[in-house]
Amino acid sequence: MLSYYLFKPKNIKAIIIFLYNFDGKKTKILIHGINIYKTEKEASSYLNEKKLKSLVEGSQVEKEILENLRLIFQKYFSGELKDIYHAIQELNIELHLKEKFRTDFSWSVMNEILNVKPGETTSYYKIGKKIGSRAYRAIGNACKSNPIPLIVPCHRVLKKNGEVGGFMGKTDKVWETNLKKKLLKLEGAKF
DNA sequence: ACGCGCGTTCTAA
DNA sequence: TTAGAACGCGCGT
Repeated sequence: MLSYYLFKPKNIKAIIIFLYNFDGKKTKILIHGINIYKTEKEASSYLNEKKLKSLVEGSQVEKEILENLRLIFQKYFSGELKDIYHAIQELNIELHLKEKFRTDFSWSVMNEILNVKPGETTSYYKIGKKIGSRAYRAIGNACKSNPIPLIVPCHRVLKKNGEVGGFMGKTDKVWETNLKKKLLKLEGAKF
């Protein structure tokens, strides 16, 4: 059964929902997705629609892992920690990236994006160059369908002309690009 | 501002 | 299941 853990970071106007799975017999959690919302209203309407299990019912081990995960993200949002992907390798967390990026195309895009370090940026164009494709819009779509933003840092991919571009395909374009900019500033990126 | 290109997803047979 | 239309965190002109 899919569980959720809602987290409201300080220093940033956003609601984070971790979607994950915990098998009581095991000691690890599997992260299925990270949803980011502008308002509590949007977040709660998602939760109402999905009927997910809350952490409150979870086991002690599960709670500890989630607490550590929350700490990593809070440190990220306060600028203390820049590389979430490597930080969570220390925790009992699995991502199953290959299940999340099934096609060859999205898998190669994802691998290029993971190579972009905090503080650096790339562009849809550059990624296309590296993977031998001119499907720049399709690369954008692959990023949009990234279920675990922040961990797979699609926010470090900008437009070739220097504009920041979209983020996560939300309806509020102003909010999403502002969020993308905030993340890049946290990481010390020049753009 | 418009046309294009191309992987993915949606839709209709 | 399969063709084809529609859709996009874009690019070039």
